[in-house]
Amino acid sequence: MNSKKKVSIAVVRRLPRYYRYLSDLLELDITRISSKELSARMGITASQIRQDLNCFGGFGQQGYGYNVESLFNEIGNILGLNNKFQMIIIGAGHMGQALANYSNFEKRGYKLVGIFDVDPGLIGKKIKNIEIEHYDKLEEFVKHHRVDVAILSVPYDRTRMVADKVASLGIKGLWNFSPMDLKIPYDVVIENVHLSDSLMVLGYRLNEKFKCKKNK
Amino acid sequence: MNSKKKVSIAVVRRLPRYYRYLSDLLELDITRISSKELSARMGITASQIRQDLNCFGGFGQQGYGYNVESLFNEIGNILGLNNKFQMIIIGAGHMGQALANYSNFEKRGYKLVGIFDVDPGLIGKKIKNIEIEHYDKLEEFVKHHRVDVAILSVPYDRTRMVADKVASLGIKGLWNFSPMDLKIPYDVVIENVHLSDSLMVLGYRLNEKFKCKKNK
DNA sequence: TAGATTGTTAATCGATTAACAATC
DNA sequence: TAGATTGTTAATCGATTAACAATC
Repeated sequence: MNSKKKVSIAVVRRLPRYYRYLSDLLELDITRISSKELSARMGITASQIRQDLNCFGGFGQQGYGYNVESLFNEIGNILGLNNKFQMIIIGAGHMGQALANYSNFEKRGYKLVGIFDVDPGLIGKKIKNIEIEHYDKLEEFVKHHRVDVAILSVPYDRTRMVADKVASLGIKGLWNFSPMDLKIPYDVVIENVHLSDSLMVLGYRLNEKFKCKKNK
Repeated sequence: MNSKKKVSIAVVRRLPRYYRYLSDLLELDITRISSKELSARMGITASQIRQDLNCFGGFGQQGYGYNVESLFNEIGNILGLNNKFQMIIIGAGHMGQALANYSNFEKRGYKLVGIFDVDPGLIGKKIKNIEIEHYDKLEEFVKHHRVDVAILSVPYDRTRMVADKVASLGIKGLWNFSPMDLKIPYDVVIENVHLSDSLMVLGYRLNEKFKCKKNK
């Protein structure tokens, strides 16, 4: 059932993965699937699948398995894809612009409503029909628009300041692309995308797997 | 000591974080730190820090703690930041270009040596002094250059094909930006950056934290 | 030396897996 | 009904935390 006790973050981080596999199954016109079949596809145990899903409800049926479409929808709901979080991007450098052009926000429950930067060369430029505004206008903007989430793609040394500002304006979610762990004295949900961490881990794993030292 | 037994991935994924905090300490001209002090800064237990580090060696000194600079260097070594992995980008769309412009590859042990795409409008364009080449030229390119790692930033429906191609050419590392779990019949290390998964988890956590339902 | 702090072993906690009664 | 497969409890495994002897 629903809110018995807190679902562990490990489980939550697997949800998008289930969602993707179910989406694939839908594409393949597969209407039902057992935890066993799904486990074979995903390379995890059937036990784990059943345990994970049962954190949120009994979506299956004994002797039958799970209806793909309905499970897909359930997980979508759990992930809040039907939400319409209003989102802004702060920092319209290469990464900020790439994210602005990212087309799947809507499908994930987000709507891009503003882009901010400090570079005069960028102000006024339109991406996805949204004009880049000066960072100075952020506070004014937030007064007139609901903003739920901010994407942080500013240079390293501005991150802390911008994050504090954003949080102080009451924005509740931060998608942080800076290689920095934010500590914020407000009640904010922070999701980090530490690209360079990921790259370093890749390096470690490569060295580990192919121990026979490369010539540098 | 070194290769007693396999270090768990959980530990490895914390290494870049240690590395960042040590880098900060260096900036602050702090020369020594105890696991206790570091634990306070990082918000993890001192036990965990000592356990983690001791997977790789005894870097500390009883009664003293750890020398910041030397620990920083040790972790850098473990993460292979002194490697010179040669890397290519496949898919020079918004994300691919943003990554090409990412400046910290060198510091992480990587060197960008090629960019490939299929869009005629992009071929010949230079980013960071590297000319975008047609994807058809990839095979030829790999014959003449060592390529250790490929960044995959191609559209969803091309991912599988490109990944197989890349792996068949003997490229050993994949940094995958597609929202897809790759299964490859070769010996390849894959590090996934599932941005949209991260965004969905952010949505979940926001809903969870601020249960008082938003008006959609 | 006395105090501090590590490296490491032991205890605890949480997450994953196995097992099986319930039931479609 | 018989077979299949869930939901859920119990067992196992691994990761985190605590404790402390070793030692700088």
